[in-house]
Amino acid sequence: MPELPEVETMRRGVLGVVGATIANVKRPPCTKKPISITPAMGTFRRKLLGKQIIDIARVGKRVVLVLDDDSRVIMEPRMTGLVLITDPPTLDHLRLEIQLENCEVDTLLFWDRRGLGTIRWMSASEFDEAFSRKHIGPDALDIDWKILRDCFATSRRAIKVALLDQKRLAGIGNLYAAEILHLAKVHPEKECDELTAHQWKKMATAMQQVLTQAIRYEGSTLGDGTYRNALNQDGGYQSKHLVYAKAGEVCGTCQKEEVLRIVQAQRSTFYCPRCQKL
DNA sequence: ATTAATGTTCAGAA
DNA sequence: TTTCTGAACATTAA
Repeated sequence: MPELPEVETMRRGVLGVVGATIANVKRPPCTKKPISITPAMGTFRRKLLGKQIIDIARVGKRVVLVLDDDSRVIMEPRMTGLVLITDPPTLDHLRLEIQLENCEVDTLLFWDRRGLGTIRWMSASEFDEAFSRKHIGPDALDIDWKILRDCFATSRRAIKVALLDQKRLAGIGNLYAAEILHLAKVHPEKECDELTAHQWKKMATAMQQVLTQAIRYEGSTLGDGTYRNALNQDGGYQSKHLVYAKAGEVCGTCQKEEVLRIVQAQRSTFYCPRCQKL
């Protein structure tokens, strides 16, 4: 679930570690298969030890620690990862512990139930190359309708599928794609190259509105309760969802038609057939 | 007891 | 070049 609003909430939640010095780095006892940390733990640890954290950034769905030698630690939650500064949901899924000094916060944690998340250290130049426009699109929080159109207008895929392509636009995932399309009244199977300028304008407005509201509510905690903020508290935006995971329920917008679930690119898509016509 | 589904990303194939 | 498929892993529901 961690999509742009959840990852931005994590970022804001750990801003208190800016200024801290890294005193120790270790993998806590964890019965699960270890997550991917690169370079290998010994080197990773040496790269971090003694460095000061001078900023926390976000790149798409990743939290990035900026160190005082301009190198970066990229924490990628993928499906179930969390960046925390308090006690984690379980000890069994605690994947990395970064101990801090000269700071009110004494530990930065990476917790991940499924373990698909990754953590990478990169030099400044490696980071610049890995996250250049060649590999990742502009941030979804920072676009106007023309930029949005230019991200997708050449594609012949369904708009819902294309919205998940981080090379075109960074930050949107399965949940927010559904909510944004609903608010913009665009059918998820509409081909990108068939959207009108009017529809791109509505998409840009809906995207801005959904993402900023979701950040304000600190993200969406779904039924399984996996996502939490940096203090291990639930998000609140799930109560604002209009279509996501609501198949069979009456559409909250038109109050007439039932929300449908279809499968696109092996993922669930939810939409209202009355509000969102092809 | 199997099997399917779950928010994401990437390599490799079509 | 673009797009699709399957795999990485753990847990829950059917």
